[in-house]
Amino acid sequence: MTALIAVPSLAPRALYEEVAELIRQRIFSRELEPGSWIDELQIAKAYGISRTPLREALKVLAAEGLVTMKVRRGAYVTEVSEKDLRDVYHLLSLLESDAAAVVAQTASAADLKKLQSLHAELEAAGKPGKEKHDKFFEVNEAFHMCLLELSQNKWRDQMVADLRKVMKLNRHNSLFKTGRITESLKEHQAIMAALLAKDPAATAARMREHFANGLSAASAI
Amino acid sequence: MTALIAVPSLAPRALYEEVAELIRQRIFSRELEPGSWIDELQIAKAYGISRTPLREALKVLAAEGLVTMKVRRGAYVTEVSEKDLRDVYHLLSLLESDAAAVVAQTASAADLKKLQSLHAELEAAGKPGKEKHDKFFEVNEAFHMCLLELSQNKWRDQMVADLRKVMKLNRHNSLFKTGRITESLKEHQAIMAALLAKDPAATAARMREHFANGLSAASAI
DNA sequence: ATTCATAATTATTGATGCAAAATATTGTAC
DNA sequence: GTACAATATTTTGCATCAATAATTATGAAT
Repeated sequence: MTALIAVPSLAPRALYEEVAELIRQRIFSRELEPGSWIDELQIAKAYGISRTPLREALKVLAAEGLVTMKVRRGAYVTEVSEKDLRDVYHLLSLLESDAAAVVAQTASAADLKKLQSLHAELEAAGKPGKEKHDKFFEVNEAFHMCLLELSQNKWRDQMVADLRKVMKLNRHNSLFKTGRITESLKEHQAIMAALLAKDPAATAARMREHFANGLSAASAI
Repeated sequence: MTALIAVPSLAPRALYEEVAELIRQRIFSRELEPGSWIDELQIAKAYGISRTPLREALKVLAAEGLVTMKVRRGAYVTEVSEKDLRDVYHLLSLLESDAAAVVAQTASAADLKKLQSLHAELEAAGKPGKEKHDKFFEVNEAFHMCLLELSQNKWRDQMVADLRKVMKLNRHNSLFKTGRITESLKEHQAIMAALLAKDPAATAARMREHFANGLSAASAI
């Protein structure tokens, strides 16, 4: 029974937010399997909290699409089908390629430098010798999120973040397939080149290709 | 003190869902103004319910973007700036034009008939003589939502629905400006024609124009 | 008179308890 | 032996209660 330690951080989050994050991690780590029922009493007891903040956390996760609420049946971890995965990829491709085009048009020299720095980190993490896959995925996500932020549309940020969470539910997620690293790096290089050329159409096209390849890698299981 | 009447419908919703819908309507009708604080005790008392389901409803609305939660300060109706409105329009344009292109490619004869029927309803409701604006807006939303559903991507449906809710927060929303009805009808006719021609690129282009015009109408206040 | 500190009030957040509903199990009847 | 019904158990969902944190007001000191 590990009680939650109250961390008085600078930006204090409510308990339900903390709990939501914990459940999120347990879902991503597949400790809570898709389709499985979420036992409120057990989790509340395990975390040493009451059901009230836990239920609020589950509502938040339901809004994100990570869990689905069934009336009088409780919360279940969302199951994503192959079609769901394709649909989510399609939307991510649409949203992120548009964001990339915006950034290609509007980015300042400092912005581009920041992206280049992240891209350099990604290349370092993706070197054939190294086997730090976690680092690669982490920097990859950071690059995509940086691009998003630079496009200056917080509503899109939120949507992409949610979609990426849903994508992580699927076990056949190409972002977690190590074989894609080399290809992915090449695609990122093309995106970076188009960005530096300040060519919106080309940047969007490269980003779309990036996602199309990611999807076909995920589908070819 | 109007207690909520328990309607035993075929798809019974939880109380927090019912409450969320009621608050939504109160926000859209500007009974609850953007920026204003939501008094939990007062609303709970007014609806004759406890604060627990009300708080769960507020969490759902927060996830939709309609209200923003401030730690230890409670819930506030979200204020959308002019930039927010532009950003949301941009995303709606992106998502719906893509959906329209998909439908232009994949729609069956029955699907097109359904859209045509809604379009006919829209024209009837938008006739210069009639002043049934509510009906026009209602059918307009139904047409857009029908198109969405026909594109067969439930994740996009959810996102568009949420974005449209946020859009309704803004008082300068062109969808509520009567002067746009004639123009809007023309644009819908162009969209319908492109759909019947099964031309994805043209359909997407017409939809983008539709949103661009809607935005400029909203901006010109 | 103004500013800072302390206390009190108000409102949010978390816990506990109770009732209703759904499912599972057991018993009986055919 | 199987099927249906009734009961019991499990679990959700709502309400009430307690505690914590923040803001405001009041008082004292400079």
